[in-house]
Amino acid sequence: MTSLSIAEAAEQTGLTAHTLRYYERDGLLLHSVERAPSGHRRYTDDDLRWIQMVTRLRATGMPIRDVRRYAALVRDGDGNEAERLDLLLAHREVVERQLAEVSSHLRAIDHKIALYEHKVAPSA
Amino acid sequence: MTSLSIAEAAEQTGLTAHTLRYYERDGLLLHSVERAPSGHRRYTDDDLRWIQMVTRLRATGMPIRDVRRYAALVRDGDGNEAERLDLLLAHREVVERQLAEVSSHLRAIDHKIALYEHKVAPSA
DNA sequence: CTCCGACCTGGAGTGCGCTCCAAGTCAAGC
DNA sequence: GCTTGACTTGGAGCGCACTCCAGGTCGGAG
Repeated sequence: MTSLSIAEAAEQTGLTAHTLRYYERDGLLLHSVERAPSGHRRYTDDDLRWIQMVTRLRATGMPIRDVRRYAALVRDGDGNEAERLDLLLAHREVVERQLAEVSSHLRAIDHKIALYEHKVAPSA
Repeated sequence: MTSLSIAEAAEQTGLTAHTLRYYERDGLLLHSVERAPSGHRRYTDDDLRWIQMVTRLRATGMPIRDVRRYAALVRDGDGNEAERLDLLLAHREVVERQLAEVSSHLRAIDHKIALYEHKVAPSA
């Protein structure tokens, strides 16, 4: 069980140290990160795994507030799995609708690109 | 050639009247929208078509500042097609990378969902 | 003993993209 | 002539998600 400084955790997760502190303050983590005797944070593998999940949720556009709700559910322990599932399913819906929308807009933009390619290098 | 009030244009484009004014102020349109004698804006079909393109760029995550650059290029007229193409191609790259990233994160979330589905309704 | 660098905190600041407000104008209906 | 409602403007305000700052602590090296 390695335990990492905030700088190392930042590197591992791709977040900044600032953001790691901010997530903790804002209740996105399952609990306060452990401290070394010096007061410095020490991130465990479990911390990193959870932060990766948070990162996935954020990267797919889940608002901080919803991540916080999800974290609260997980923190509360067994018994609310159905609620967590609902939350994730609802998020999945949103993400898929958004993926479809972006893809469709991208196809339209591609069409425009094709026009410009024709214009810039005509018949060649 | 119909010409629409800002409320009608808002409905057509899915934007709010506020946003339409904001886009115009911020240089995202090709030129100032025409006015009725009363001073009220009148949107032409061309305006709506351009606004739809802006909407596509925005919906795929292009920052306002880049939309403004693109609008400026189009406004400047013929001769900079290669530059417009570059801008659109660069944007396309970004969007595709982002689509891939979101999809990949979504697959991981789906995995988590499957686990919860198993837990909530164990073996059917 | 001093310095350095990594970390700590509460709180302020930033950038983005809207979103709204107050006060005013205009045309139409009563 | 008065009211109503859709619009106008410049500028302020907001929500989000960080991002940074000032001032302080701590442990180790020289």
